[in-house]
Amino acid sequence: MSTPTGDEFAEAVLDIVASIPKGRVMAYGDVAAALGSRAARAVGRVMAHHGSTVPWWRVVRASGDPAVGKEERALERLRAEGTPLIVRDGRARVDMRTARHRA
DNA sequence: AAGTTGACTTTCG
DNA sequence: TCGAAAGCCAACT
Repeated sequence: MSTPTGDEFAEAVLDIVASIPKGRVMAYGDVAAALGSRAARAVGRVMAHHGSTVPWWRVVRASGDPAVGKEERALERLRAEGTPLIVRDGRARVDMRTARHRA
């Protein structure tokens, strides 16, 4: 097959994000690692364009904080999903100790 | 073709 | 705990 449209990377990212079980989350770097790459930023870019087609709220930063500009929406979704959250310094974030999903 | 940007990560101070 | 800098990959200009 020789028609790499370039969406190959995006498709892979979306596939992995869609495979994240409910109540769990993955960091951008973890998704990239699952692809065999370190393109955490590229993953974020894909999510910004196609994120609406996948449970984007299950993808958070390595620090446990949700994506920038969508923190409120993400936390609301995560809490509704039963994702283990933790409050630190008055800031709610995902408890990566237990919520981090392994591909 | 080269430089900039981005829903990132990690290390140092 | 916070801030800044370097490293990383893909897309856009």
